[in-house]
Amino acid sequence: VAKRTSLKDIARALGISEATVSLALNGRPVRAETRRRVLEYVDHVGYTPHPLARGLALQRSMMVGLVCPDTENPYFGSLVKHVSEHMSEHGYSLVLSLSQDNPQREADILKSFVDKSFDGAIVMPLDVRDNPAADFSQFDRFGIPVVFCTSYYASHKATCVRSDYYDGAYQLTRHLLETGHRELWYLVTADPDLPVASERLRGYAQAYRDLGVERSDDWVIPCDEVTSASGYEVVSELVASRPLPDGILALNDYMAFGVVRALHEKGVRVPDDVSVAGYDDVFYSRIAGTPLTTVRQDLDVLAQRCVELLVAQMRGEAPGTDEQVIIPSTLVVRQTTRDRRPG
Amino acid sequence: VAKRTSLKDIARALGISEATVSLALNGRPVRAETRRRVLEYVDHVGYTPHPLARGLALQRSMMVGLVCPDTENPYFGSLVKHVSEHMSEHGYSLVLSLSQDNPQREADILKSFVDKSFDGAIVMPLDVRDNPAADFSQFDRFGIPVVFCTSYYASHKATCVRSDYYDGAYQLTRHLLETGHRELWYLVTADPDLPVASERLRGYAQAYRDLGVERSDDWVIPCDEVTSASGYEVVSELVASRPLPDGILALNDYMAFGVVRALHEKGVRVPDDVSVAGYDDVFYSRIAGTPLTTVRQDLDVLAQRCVELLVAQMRGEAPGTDEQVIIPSTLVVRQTTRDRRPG
DNA sequence: GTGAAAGCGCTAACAA
DNA sequence: TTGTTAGCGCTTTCAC
Repeated sequence: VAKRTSLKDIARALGISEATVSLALNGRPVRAETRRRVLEYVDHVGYTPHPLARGLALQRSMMVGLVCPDTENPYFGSLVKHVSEHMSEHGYSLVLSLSQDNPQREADILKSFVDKSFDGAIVMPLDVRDNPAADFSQFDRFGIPVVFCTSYYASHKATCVRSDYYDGAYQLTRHLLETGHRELWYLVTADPDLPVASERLRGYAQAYRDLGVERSDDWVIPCDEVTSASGYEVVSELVASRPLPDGILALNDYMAFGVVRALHEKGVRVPDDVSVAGYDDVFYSRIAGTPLTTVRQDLDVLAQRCVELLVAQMRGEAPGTDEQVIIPSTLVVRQTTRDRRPG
Repeated sequence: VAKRTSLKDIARALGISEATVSLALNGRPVRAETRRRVLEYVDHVGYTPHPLARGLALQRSMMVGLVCPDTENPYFGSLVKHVSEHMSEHGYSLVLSLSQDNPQREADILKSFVDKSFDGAIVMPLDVRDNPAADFSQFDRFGIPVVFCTSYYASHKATCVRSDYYDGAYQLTRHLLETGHRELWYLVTADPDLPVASERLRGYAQAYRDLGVERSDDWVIPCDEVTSASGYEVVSELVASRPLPDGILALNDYMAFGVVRALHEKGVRVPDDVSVAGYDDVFYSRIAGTPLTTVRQDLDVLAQRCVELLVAQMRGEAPGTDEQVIIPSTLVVRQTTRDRRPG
């Protein structure tokens, strides 16, 4: 268990002062010969500055916190991957903490990030309208920049990067209407006013309007949970009590898988009898038994923009705004939907 | 952008010395009245010690690094979740960094963890026999404890926690043999000597032996990659050139999904014509079109043991050993396999 | 029981 | 250009 070499060691070995070594290492003006000797020695002994000491002196830890609901969910798993990649490109360490569908935990984690003096934080908010437990004023008070990823809380003015849920749902709905679908159910959150749902519903409704197709509010189905199990249950019941629609849209791919399964069990064929579509294009959608029609979010550029915006704020190059950065979504037509036009 | 309150602020406000405040906060002997005043004030202003300063003084950062191949893969996503949970229970921050199937990156990340003086590290090794780029001696030299999770490198003597691949494959194979299967293909890594493959193959072979069923080495199929696409391609080709086996086993669930898909496209019914089984029991296996027969790894206890062992080492309560901790696996029979006994 | 002082390893302001 | 000094915020001897 050796001790790491410190500036002092280097200074002593080279017969110069710590300050000079520091200057040389940080590319500040020193005699060329001095720099050469320092770099050579540093390379020789494999010295790296102690980040804690550096952070303390510079008041900057080079660490950013990430609050994520759950990496077990491949949607977030993918998002975390991209955030991690882009963050390390900028030289920051990523500290991961999971909110686990618990607003109180989300708030606690956020507070702990402030307490730990991280340089910034990225938050992937839970599906709640606002998190009353989260005291965002803390962030302002100590000046730690925050960027919201995928969604945001109305109570807090911070940058938000998310994909274009409105347009994604619009493209999907329009495509289905144009291929002869008429009655499309939309499985959404219990509270349809949540951003994740409301934006999609806006796109959905707009497509109906643009194409002059009639629509009923009964087709919007609030579900207690946005899970595969929930999609399964809700559709199992619905199919027993209502006539079949032309298609069923789900808030995300997982829910759609549950829907497909429910239909399958009831002897309803997908897409022959009913079309099904999801949202997100998680990896599994491609390789599913019947590959899923869905809307792809470009998680890589989403993460990239998040990181860029946060880094700019941390560097003081840009102020924190409540700007919404919207990333385009793209329709991916696979095999759970089919053309329903007569003839 | 206010400044955080420091010990000095508290000391001044209370008219006592910094040292006393520190002692009071750390539960060291101080007058009861003093402690009360300190705690009250601290609570009042919401003070938290600066972790960088604390870390510097204590030579202990309370951060551990996690090297993970890829959180986009739900197997690792799930593992990361559990590691994160257990780590935070012990008060440590988790710094995540992805090796992305690149041994050089894995090595670089490892080195950076040492350079950053993290208190310890958990490594989920890539599927390579050994990582020549990773200089594990660094860890010993600076005394940062490492625990391997799911697999290990023979070159380095460190604790390893993994599930019982041998027994999992044994249970699975035995179950299939007992239900009338005879010819079972096993899709494995290009190098069947990797721990991930060799352990499973041992269990597979042992089951044949125990039940006195004949087996051919031709049934072990090395594949360049362990992915869904690879499973799909390999089986697509094999089915065209060989008679159908009774069942096909894959190294993990993703590969198995690819196998199912390939069979499906060739008009081979699962499980009617051929049984298929995976390994891991990733979330999707439950809700797949035809729910997958697989072997479940208990990732929660796996992660828990990893964390416990690492924490013990970081606290100096336990020495680093090269002990292998093996977590039991359990067979999960679903619908991609069926009883093939005659009659 | 409490305070003064030194130290963790680094950077920055100011002299020399 | 380089060295000296002070300071980041905390812990910890060691006297008092």
